[in-house]
Amino acid sequence: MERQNRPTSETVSLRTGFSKSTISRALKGHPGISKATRERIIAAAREIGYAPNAVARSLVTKRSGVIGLILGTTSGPFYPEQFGRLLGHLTTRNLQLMMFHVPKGQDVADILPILLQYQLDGCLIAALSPSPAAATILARHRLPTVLINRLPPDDHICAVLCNNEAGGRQVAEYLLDTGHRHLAYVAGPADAPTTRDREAGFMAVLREHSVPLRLRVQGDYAFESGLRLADELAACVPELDAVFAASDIVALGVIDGLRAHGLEVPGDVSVVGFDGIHASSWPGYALTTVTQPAETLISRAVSLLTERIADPDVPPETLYVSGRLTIRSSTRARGLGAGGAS
Amino acid sequence: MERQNRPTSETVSLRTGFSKSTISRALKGHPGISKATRERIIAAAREIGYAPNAVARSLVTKRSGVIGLILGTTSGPFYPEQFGRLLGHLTTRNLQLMMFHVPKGQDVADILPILLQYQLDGCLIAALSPSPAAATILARHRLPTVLINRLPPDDHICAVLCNNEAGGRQVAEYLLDTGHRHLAYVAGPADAPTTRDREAGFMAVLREHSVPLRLRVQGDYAFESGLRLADELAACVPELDAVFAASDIVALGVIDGLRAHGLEVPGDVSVVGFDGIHASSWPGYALTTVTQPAETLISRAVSLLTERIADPDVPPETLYVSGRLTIRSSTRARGLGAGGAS
DNA sequence: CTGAAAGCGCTTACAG
DNA sequence: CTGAAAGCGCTTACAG
Repeated sequence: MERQNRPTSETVSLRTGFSKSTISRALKGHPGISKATRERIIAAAREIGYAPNAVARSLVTKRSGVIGLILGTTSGPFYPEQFGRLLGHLTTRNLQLMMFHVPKGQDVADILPILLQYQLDGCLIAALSPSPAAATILARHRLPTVLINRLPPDDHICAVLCNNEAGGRQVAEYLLDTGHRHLAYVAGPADAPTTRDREAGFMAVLREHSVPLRLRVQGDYAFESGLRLADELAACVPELDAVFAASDIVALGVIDGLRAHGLEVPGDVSVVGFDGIHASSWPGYALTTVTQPAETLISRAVSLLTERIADPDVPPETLYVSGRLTIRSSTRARGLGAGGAS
Repeated sequence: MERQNRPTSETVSLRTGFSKSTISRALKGHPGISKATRERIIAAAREIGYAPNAVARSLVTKRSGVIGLILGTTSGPFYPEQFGRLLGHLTTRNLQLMMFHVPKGQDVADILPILLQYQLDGCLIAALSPSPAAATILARHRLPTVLINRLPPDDHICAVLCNNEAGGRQVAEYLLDTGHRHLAYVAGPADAPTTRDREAGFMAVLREHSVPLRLRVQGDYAFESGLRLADELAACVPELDAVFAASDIVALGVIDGLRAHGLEVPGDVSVVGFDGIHASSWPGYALTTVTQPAETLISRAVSLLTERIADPDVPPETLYVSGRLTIRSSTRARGLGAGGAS
């Protein structure tokens, strides 16, 4: 039962009498091999449980068939919820996934020395902006790279982004349309461009309608942060009728925090999030949110990557895909008329 | 800026005048190398950005430094919430993680032909029971393997499990102690041993106290499943005072479903879950649950694995770690006295 | 259609 | 303390 050494192409060669070259060609469906030979070899390989050693293959082909996923820490549930989908897209293309974490406070460049040893075919970066230095290293090693939800630091790198600014605009327009006039924004971590873009879109619409922002508070990507911030928000409620949080997970915390103060959502205040995580649809929250087009985001990212793996000279692209405003019952119309908004 | 070929040990050799052997030894801190030589080589390596090719190294050492994580589909949020922690433990040990998904209805054995090509040092299997056939293949290839939360199909494989049965017992004892007498169990997928063990412990205590189970319904690992099942549960509520669901995610769905029927949790019914996912602590649910000792589960799994990677002859172990009953406000005491329980 | 040979980039006995 | 050589298990021109 316990075999000491795994079979190699040599083993199959000895067993069938064909050379290692022929074994290799037969097994990968190379055209110039006779049907009889091919079948004989495939049968023998199956019998002894032979499969080519991917490490040896990578060394000669200089293709590992593995792509790296570089993830920032503590990004909330949105990215983890996409793992299965990502793995599915990669599997379809016979690609494997290797995971890398960038600890808080560190840069992509810090883990690159390790990552680069593994001769990956490409990499995906999510929830994290690589520094220009990291981008330079990536480019020098000609490693095809696609950012998810970040703008590339230089023009060697691809990106697929949810249109965060447009999403922020949609939220503002919707809130104004439904009669909200006293708005607060709960920002994400200061260094996250996503939250900045969402805010920029949101604020632009407020300015266009000459509606001032009543309150701006700063959170991160944790439920607890929303919970805490709700104290500040609750204190302003008489003069506040809607809160827009930069991410769903924080918005959910805000809702629970507001309720702890005896306030009703949406009775007293409307709350809107951004992302479309699973929990946003739970009846306990029924969060109105901008749903990121996760399927498109992931499938486009994989396509951009595989195109550049196939041909490194395909020029980099940056793709924007639009989020969709999903109206649930954490928001409700205020006042009588729409009062000036669009 | 664009370098055609990555530097190899040959490059460093040419630059420093030392042989590839010496380069290799110097860079990995081999003892018998003079200080001057070592420093010279390290400096040169840094200058040209040389790092050894892990693929070539793996081929000769027969150690890839990569472990595989095999995950079942649709297992709820518990495992995804542990990714960061797992990656942390592996990074500490200079190990990388490659991810594999087993599609619904398929067995571990189906993805093994692909996984085995990558010459992994070991693998972790979570949310999934490998078939005996899969275990046999793993053993034949002498691939150190640790199951998380599943009993091994044979005695070649290690496992770390939360003591699910003890957890189920704790829930039953707590519910009886607090005066509940009319209980329902919401099972997980029929093929998940975790739900069976939780149920076994729960039922054993009910039997010991001669308390019959009023209702048993069958769910899976999705929030929506709890939501739907709540219809059935709500219909029995006059005669039901507590519901134990096999997983938190389903318990949360049950709570929202019950509330949709105008029932109060815990006012009309208590609800208990199992797992200790993040959302169980959200004030909107404040779910009483058995918290799995995630940190211990993961760190022990990694230790068992690395021990067997270091020495394949260390005999397999199965470790149980206990969950902790976390009492929150989705449950409350019923009636007057404890009424016979304990 | 098939094989012998070279080579991918390392590591590691074996010598010295 | 250092180097020359062999070899890990493949693939791929190059021949025939």
